[in-house]
Amino acid sequence: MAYWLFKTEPSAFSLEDLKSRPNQTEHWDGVRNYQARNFLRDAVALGDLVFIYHSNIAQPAVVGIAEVVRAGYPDHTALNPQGDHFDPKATPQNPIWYMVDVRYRQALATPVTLEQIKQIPQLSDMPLVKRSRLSIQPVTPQQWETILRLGSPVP
DNA sequence: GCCAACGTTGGC
DNA sequence: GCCAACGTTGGC
Repeated sequence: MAYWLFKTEPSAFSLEDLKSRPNQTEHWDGVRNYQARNFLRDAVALGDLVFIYHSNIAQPAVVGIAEVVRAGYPDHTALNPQGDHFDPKATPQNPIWYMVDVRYRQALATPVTLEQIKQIPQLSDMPLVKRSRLSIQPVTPQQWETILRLGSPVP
């Protein structure tokens, strides 16, 4: 089983939005970057766990955990000319873009902010810290453990 | 809202 | 295939 980090702007789609969906499940659509697409298409697998990260806000942070409940399949929103994620080059035969389905698992007791993450030496290799704009990122088991611990303080 | 970093596009 | 122009992301 692998670990991932998915970025989202909470003004568009937040962890709370995921939690309130039917079955607490939603398509992770709209990824329009090839490196991120490759992860979704080829690597993100059923049962993998995902940190949900809120970006573009005052305190960007890892806020919760979701589970992959369907592996990569064509992102049909690329075919909808009325939608925000339309790509005129995508066709049913060559969908170009892919998505997965994720289900809400839990919110972290304490969100782990980017500011915190940047201060932890063993997290310095994360794409997040290297200021990559990559919206789908692999997370190592060690990084997962470290962030989980920070987000689940012992009372 | 600014702007640096990054990714994509398209002319040559 | 290079690279300048342009568009987007996302921290601040």
